[in-house]
Amino acid sequence: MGEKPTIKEIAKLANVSIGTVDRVLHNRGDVSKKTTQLIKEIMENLDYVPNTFARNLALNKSFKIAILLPKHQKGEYWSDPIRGAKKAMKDFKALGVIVKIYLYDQNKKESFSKVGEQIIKDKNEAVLLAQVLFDETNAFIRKCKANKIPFVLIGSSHSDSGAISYIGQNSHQGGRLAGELLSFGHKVASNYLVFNVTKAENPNFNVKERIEGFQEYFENNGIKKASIEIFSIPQEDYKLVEKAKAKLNSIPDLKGIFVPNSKSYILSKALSKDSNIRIVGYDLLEKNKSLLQDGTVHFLINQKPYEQAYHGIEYLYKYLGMNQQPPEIVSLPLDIVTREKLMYY
Amino acid sequence: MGEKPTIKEIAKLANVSIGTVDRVLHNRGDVSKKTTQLIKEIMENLDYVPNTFARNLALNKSFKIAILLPKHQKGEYWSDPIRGAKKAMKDFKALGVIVKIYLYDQNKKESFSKVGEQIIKDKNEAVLLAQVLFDETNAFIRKCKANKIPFVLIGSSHSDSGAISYIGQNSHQGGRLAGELLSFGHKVASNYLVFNVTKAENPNFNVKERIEGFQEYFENNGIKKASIEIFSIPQEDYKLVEKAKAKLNSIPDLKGIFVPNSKSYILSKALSKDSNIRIVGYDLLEKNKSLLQDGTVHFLINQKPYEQAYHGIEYLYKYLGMNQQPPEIVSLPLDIVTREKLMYY
DNA sequence: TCCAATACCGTTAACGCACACGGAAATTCA
DNA sequence: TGAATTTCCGTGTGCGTTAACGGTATTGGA
Repeated sequence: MGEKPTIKEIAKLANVSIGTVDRVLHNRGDVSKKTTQLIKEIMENLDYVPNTFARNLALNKSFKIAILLPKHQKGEYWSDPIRGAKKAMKDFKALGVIVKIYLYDQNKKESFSKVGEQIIKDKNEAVLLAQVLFDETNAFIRKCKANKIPFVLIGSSHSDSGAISYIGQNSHQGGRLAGELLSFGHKVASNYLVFNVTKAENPNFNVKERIEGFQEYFENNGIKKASIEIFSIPQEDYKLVEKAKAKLNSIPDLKGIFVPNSKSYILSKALSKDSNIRIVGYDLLEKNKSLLQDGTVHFLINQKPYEQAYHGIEYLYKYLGMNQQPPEIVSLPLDIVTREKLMYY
Repeated sequence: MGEKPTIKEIAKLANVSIGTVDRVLHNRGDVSKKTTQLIKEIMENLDYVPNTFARNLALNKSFKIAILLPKHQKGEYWSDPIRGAKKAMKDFKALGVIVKIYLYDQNKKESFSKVGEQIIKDKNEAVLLAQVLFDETNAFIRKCKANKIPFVLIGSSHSDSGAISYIGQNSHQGGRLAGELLSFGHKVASNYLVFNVTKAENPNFNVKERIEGFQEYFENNGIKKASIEIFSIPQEDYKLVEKAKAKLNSIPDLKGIFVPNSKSYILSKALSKDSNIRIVGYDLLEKNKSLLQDGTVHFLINQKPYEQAYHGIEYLYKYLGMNQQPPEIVSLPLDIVTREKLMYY
């Protein structure tokens, strides 16, 4: 009894051939109303579900998925999502998923466009990408939509551009968490600094939201007397370290610093050796991990780029191959990394 | 070219029939060393992966997997792995996986044996379980081995009983992490307490290791002057709260408490209202989450029981259905939960 | 030398479904 | 009434893999 009903059995019960059953199954017409009705009833009664294996084998499709990310060095941020994508590649290969990785030069916008073109040309059926170059990405997204190519955005949570899914972290909540960690155990009013190294050309929405969340945390928790200063400086500033040092020295009794992006390693250059300032940063770059290890930085918030890419591909496959609509916004949990947790990464 | 290689193509390249390729694929013998070698090389080069759909269709099997856990109330620890198992059930149903959940009464050892018998009787082909009742579990495991039923152990990392995989957390490292979190920002020598509510009948190895890791952390980090007291008391002690209160009062300037299991909510009963003691506990029970929320407890280490069960079933399926050997020991990352992270759970 | 055992290998029928093709019956039109 | 449609349905092939079955050399023993 536990056996699963097949098309053949249904055909027998309805006194028709499997072809007819197949036709009503996909309402492909050419079946009289009476038999359609009969077959549908039988399927209902037997609780028929098509065998996924047979179905996919017969369809014998393969899905070309592109992943579009910036070129990078080993140990940099983008190597993690690449790892995740490769793992997904391996895991889903047997299911007919073909993942191809396209890299562009972050500093050459025309490089992005060129690679984007290539993705369309190569007849990829879906794309996973991160919105690093804002305008260029939007242009590319428009092309995807025109070609009916579904895409997933990782690292952001703005649900406006028509992606089938946005996979990222709640930046606002990340800022709040940073506030909690920075102020943990501090009973009295203290001075905190947000150290924000910006990229002149690419304003980052996530960073903005993290800072807002950070501020909100202190407001909501009655630590109003805490003073929070925000220090923003473009990464290109050739006097960056110098200016940063000056800033640090200008704040009396500085208790903690929040680095709302991956630039903790830049801040560290401006830090005095024996500084006793508590630091919360973002992203597990190799350089940042070293800082955790030697105690300069105390907490890093991990965006889980590996998981972002992995799940992104998983969702795209399920969308293409199994007609499954993924959640529109996927908020990965904030992952707090300390020195003692470092061994896992 | 981007197309996936099939057995047929490999056969053609090796100048043999698909039967031969299949034989080396499943090392079923009856193939000369030379051709075996050749075929393996070709498969390697083409990066061949058997088509899951075709494979499962041909095998036309379904896999009955049992999951054996203690009975529990909503909000208790064991409801999480059950959730994970149910998710896996849903995800893998289309692949022919049938998961059945068996619950036993933790306090009646004969209940465990009875349910265990049932699992064997029901012809389950694999089992996922946690070693809660030590001896009884060992007995059951012996039966599994006798019946050649593969099993996965969750929540422990002792690789001795022949499970195909142990999925859990590194308890030692968890203790170290607790030490790091408890002492974070404390520059001077302080007094700490380990609050260990035990279950008389079931000594827990994980707890033991956590405490060892906790102590080690302080030793390794030159915080030797820190005094660490370990207070163990059976949960059944009817004067528990009273005794705990006395203990807390007996320690001058107590800075932090480590609860190496899920019993933070018991400790909280012995705490004075306005206590200013830092607390690190384990496990996201509803009661413990409340304590995080109201600021009584500051960090909870999450064992990820949901993920443990989910991956356990995933591994069992891959083992049964795809001949994939899972890692013998899977150490899930330690997950630090704070109030600001609570919204994710 | 002949036969049997062995080592290797090819062929083939499933598995359940999708879909193209063609064919018979019923209907319409001239 | 005969031909042309239209409606409805059955047959057959293929998807990639599994595994049983059988076949041909090759080797060894008497």
